[in-house]
Amino acid sequence: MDGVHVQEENTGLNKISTLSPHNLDSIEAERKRIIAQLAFLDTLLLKIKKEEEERTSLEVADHVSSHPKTTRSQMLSRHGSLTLTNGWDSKPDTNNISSDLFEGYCGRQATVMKSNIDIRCSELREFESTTCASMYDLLIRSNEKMQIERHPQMQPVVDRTEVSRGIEANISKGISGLEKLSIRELHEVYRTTFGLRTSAKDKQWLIRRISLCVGSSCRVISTENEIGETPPSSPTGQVYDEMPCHQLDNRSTDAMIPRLQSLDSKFIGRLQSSTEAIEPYFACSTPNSMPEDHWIIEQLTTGAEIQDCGEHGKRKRKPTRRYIEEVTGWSDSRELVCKDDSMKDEIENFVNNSKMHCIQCKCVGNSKTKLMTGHERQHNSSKETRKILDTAIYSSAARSHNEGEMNAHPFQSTTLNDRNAFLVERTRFPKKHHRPWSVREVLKLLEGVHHCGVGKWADIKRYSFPDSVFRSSTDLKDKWRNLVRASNAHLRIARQGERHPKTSVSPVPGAILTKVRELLSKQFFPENMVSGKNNSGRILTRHRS
DNA sequence: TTTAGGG
DNA sequence: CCCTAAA
Repeated sequence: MDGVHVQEENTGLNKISTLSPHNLDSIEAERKRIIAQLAFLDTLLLKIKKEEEERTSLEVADHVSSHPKTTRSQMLSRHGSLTLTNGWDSKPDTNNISSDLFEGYCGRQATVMKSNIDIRCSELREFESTTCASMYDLLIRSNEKMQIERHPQMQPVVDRTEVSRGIEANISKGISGLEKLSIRELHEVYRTTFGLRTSAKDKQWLIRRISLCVGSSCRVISTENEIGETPPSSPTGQVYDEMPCHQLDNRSTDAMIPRLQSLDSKFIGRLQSSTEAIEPYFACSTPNSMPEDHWIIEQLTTGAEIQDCGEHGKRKRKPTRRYIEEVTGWSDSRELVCKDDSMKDEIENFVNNSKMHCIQCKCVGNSKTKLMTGHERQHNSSKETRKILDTAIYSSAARSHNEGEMNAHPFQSTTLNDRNAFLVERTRFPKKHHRPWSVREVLKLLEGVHHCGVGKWADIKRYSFPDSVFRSSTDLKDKWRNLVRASNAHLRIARQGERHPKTSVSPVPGAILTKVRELLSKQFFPENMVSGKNNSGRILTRHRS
């Protein structure tokens, strides 16, 4: 509460009303932050209750853990609730992929889950007793003493009846509470706070973002968003839709799910049986004491990435500049001003040669304004980008008008009212956020390759990732290349009996690598495919050999 | 427009 | 993931 001196006596309320606007601002900011954290705490408390229920029900289930009637959806929902994952807990039943694989391990899963729940419950209780109480208390005081209206959209989240714990308030205590959380739990906090999922692995970054409760840079859209996820909601059912960036990708992509279900059983069967064939390798490459198949399920249910996992399946990658760029927005920009049409060539030269993208421009010829924002960039294919790059000119009159605010509103539209002066501004797009591939996605990719053939990336994109903003055909190609590399490395390891020191341990499930090799065999290449007719248009089927 | 391959 | 030559 720096800069704000709230008196603890009962005169505090009067003092507040005399504070300067600046102080009120900081109070307001503080208040918002606390409310956001409260939202998380609400969720957490709910989860604790839920998990205790799960636990008691699992005690029964444990005795009949191998009972065939334990359905996969039950297991999924239990699993989802206990791990605080960014996974599919909201829609477990629509994901029928690898269901065979799943059924076999329900028993073991139940045992593991039970112990996990025990651990999780005690962690949460501890968190609740320390951090929660202090933050609730702080909220009471900030609300009651300052008498500032709550943010309307947040209101349903803050249940005053829940706010009943009276412990000395201390913000820093709250932050240190965040420090204690795992990355996964921080993801949950992030999701609750901003209404967005994130895959960021930088703990400090997450803590900073959450504690500041700043929504200025909310381009963190997790891969999982595309998997038909319902909008994140608070425990009270209130949907967090105040973030403008929600508009980026909130249309339902449920259409994709049926495609996954169409993954033919033969394929799944092979995936399953091939698992055992290369067990020795995975005995050392999968997390300790976790059978590979179990591990796959873990990945499937948590939506975790399969690449760059080190020991114990945790990612070791250190934060990159991308996270920083995400916070700071555009990485850099250049501009060029000219006085008349004669410099048009120079402008175009500038536009075409600087290795940046234009984000705002005015076409002089037809005076058509085209405005591109960071969000549009996610949607736009490179073709549109390039079109814009060709004529990136807009009025400098508008610029001089907005001179001071240029940085504050870099995307503001301008009008062409001075035809004799032009400004060209090129700004590099921020890099895409790193989005690790989930096993689910890899399976979709494999299905696509199986269906369309190796190298038909555009087709595969249309077939397997039709609505995914984040996986372009080039991304698919890149991922496939990595899978092939992993597959080759895997073969070498198997042959030599021990892995090359330089070769990183690939945590990619062996079943997937086996499938990659199968697809690599020439029968899955386009030249060996023959086109067939189908309602859905261009469908390639395999030659029979 | 799409693919392949280097960075 | 980005960038680009080449098809």
